[in-house]
Amino acid sequence: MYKRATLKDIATALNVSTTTVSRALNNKSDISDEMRKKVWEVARILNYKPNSLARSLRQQSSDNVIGVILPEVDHYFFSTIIKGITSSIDKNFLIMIGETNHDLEREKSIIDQYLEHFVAGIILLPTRHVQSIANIKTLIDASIPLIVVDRTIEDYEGNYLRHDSFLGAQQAIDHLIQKGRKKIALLRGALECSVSADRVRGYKASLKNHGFEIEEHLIKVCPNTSKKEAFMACNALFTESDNPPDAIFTVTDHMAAGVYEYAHKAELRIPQDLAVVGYSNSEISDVLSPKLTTVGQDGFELGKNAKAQLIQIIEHPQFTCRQILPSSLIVRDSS
Amino acid sequence: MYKRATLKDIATALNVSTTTVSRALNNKSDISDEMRKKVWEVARILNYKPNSLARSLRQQSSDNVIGVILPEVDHYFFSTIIKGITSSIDKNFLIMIGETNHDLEREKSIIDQYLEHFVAGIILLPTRHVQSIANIKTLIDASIPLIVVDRTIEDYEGNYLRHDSFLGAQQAIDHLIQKGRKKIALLRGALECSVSADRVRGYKASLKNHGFEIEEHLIKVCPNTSKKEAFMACNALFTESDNPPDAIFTVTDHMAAGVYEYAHKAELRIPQDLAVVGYSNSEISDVLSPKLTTVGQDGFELGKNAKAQLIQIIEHPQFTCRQILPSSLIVRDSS
DNA sequence: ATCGTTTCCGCAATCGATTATGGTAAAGTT
DNA sequence: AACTTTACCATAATCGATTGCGGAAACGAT
Repeated sequence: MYKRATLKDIATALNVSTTTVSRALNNKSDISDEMRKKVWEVARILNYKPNSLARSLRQQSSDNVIGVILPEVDHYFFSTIIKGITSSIDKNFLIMIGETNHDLEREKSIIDQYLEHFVAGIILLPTRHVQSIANIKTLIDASIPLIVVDRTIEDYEGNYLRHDSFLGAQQAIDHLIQKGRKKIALLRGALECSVSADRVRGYKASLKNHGFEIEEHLIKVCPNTSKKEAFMACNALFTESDNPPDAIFTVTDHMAAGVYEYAHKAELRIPQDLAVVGYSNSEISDVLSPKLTTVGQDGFELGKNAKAQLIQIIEHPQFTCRQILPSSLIVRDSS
Repeated sequence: MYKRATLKDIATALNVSTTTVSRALNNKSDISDEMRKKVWEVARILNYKPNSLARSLRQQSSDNVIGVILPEVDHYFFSTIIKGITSSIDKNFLIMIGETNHDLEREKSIIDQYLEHFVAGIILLPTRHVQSIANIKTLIDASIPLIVVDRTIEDYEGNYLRHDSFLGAQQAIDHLIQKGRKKIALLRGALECSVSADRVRGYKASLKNHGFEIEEHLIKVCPNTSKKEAFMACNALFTESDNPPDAIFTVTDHMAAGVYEYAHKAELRIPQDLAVVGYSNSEISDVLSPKLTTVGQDGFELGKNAKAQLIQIIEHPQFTCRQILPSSLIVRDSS
C-alpha cells in the first residue's frame, strides 16, 4: 500500500523538526534561506503534498473545498453553471455539490453538512421558494465566505452575482414590439420566484414605455416552468378569448417548446401567426424548428465568475461582490 | 461564533473520559448499558455530531464522501446521472464532483486529489480516450472502493455498471429494418470509444441477422459526436453516392439533430424520405419535430444505482458489482 | 567582559476523533 | 483464603498538520 510523504518524513530526512519543515514550506519567518531551500528540495524529491484534512482540522477551515448548492443539476442552465465552476482548475479547489430540488429543508441540511466539513466557502443558488435569510443565517453569523448566485434573497446584504432578468425581459418585449406585435402574452413562473418577478417587471416596463396597455389576462402563471404547463396556458390563451395574442414571451425555453407544441397542434405558424421568445439560450433553442429567439444568459461564465469571486472573498475577507451581469437577446427565426 | 459539541464536551459533562464516550456512541464493547444510555442522552442534548474530518484523518479514510468523475457535466445524459447520484440522500453522503473534459491527465489529477481527501469511494465515468487502467492503478492497489460507470476499461477486472449499448443499437436497427428500410447509415463516435464501438457492433449484428450486407461507406465517424459533424457526415452520405440511405442511426441525439438540420436544408421529409433514430432519449428528442425515435438509457437510474452499489462496496469490501442494464427503444415519429 | 538583540530552530500543545494497552474493583472459582 | 476471571473505564499514543513559547547561538554595543 502506497503511503504519502508527511512533514515528519521530510523532517526525519533532514534531521530537523516538523515545525521547521512546516514553516519552511509555508514560507514563514524564522527560517534561514538555506534551510528553506533544503526543505523544498526534499519535499520535491519525496513528492510531498500536504494532507488537507489534517490542515483543515487544525485551522478549523478548509482551504481548498468549495460547496455548491443548486436547485436542479440536470437543468441545462444550472449544469452549465456547474461546468463553469468545475472547469477552471485554479488553485485546485475541490467542488462539493448538493441538489435541493427546490426544497428549503434540504437546502438547510446541505448547508449544515458543508459546515461540518469546514468548506472554505459556499456558492448558493437558492430555491425558488426562498423568502428569507433563515437558511443562511448560520453562514452569515460564522462569516463563512458565501456568494448568492442567480436569485436574490430578501434582506440579504452579502455577496451576490446574477443576470439582469429585468433588462433581459425588456429587450425581448422591445424586440417583439419593434417587429410589429400588438398583443404580447407572458408565461411566467412561480409568484414567489424573484427571477420570474424580475422578468415580469421587465415585460411590463417595456409595454409601458411603448404606450401599451397591460392586460393581466395575458399573463399566465406556470409554477414549475414546465413544457406541459406552458402548453395548457397556451391553450387557455387561445380559447378564453377570440382576440388571441400574436406573440408569446416565456420565461424559460422549455416553456417555449410547450408553445411550439400547441402551435403545431392548433396549426399556427411560427413566426407568421405567432412569434415566440424564450429565455436562457438553452440547447433546445437551437434544436427547435424554427430556431427559437431567446434571451441569452451564459451559465458557463456565471459559474466561472462566481467561483473566481468566491475565491477572492475567501482570500480577502473584506472583499465584496455585488454584480449584475447583462443578458443579451439572441434573435433567431421564431420572431 | 457558534461552536459544535465535541466528544470532550460530553466527557466533561459526565465526568468520564473521551474514550468512554467514543465507545458508547459507536456502540462498542467494554461499556455498561447504563453508561451508554447516559452518553447518548447527553449527546442528544448537546446536539453532538461527530467531526468527520477528525474521524477521516484518524481512520485514514472518510466514511461519507464520494468522489464522482465524469467527462462533461453539461451533457444531458451525464447531468441526469449526477442527479441520480445527488438526489438519493441515503446516509448523507457528500458528493464531490470533477470534470475531465475527456482529458486523461485531468482525470488522473482529480483521482489524486480525491485520494488526498480520503474519499470513501469513487464513481468513475472514464474519458472516451481511456485505453488502459493506468489512471486507476493507484486506486486498485490501495483497494479504494471504485465503480466504473458507462464505459469499459480494457484489462479492468473490478466493479462496473453500464447500459447495454450493443443491445440498444441492435434494437434500433431491428426496428428500422422492420419498418422496411433497406439502406441504413450509421453515424458513430470516436474509434477508441468503447460505447461507440459497442453500438457499431450492435448495428452490424442486426444487419447480419437480417441478411443485409454491411457497407462500410455507410458508416461515418464523428469523433466529437457533435451536431455539426453529423451535419457534415450527412452531407457526405448524400453527395458521395447517387444511392443514398433511407435511414440514419446516430449514436447520440445531438447528432440526430444535425441530421434533421441537413434534412431540412436538403428538403428531405422525416420519416418519409429519411428515417432517423438517435440514442439517449435526451430532452431534445422530445423537442425535435417530428419527435425523435431514440434508444432510451435512463441516466437517473444509472446514477442512483451506481451510488447504491458503491455504498455496498464501501460497507462490504468483498461485495462486487458487474451489471449491464438494458436499454429500450422509444419509438416516436421519426421512423 | 557583560548585557541586549537578532536569528534560527525545537518542544509541546492543539484540532477532534479512535484505539491499543493497562489498571482497578467486583465477581467467581477452587 | 488466595487466586483467576470479568466488566468497565482511563491513560496515552496516534492521524498530519500548525503555532505559541522558549532556548541556544551568534552578533553587536558599551
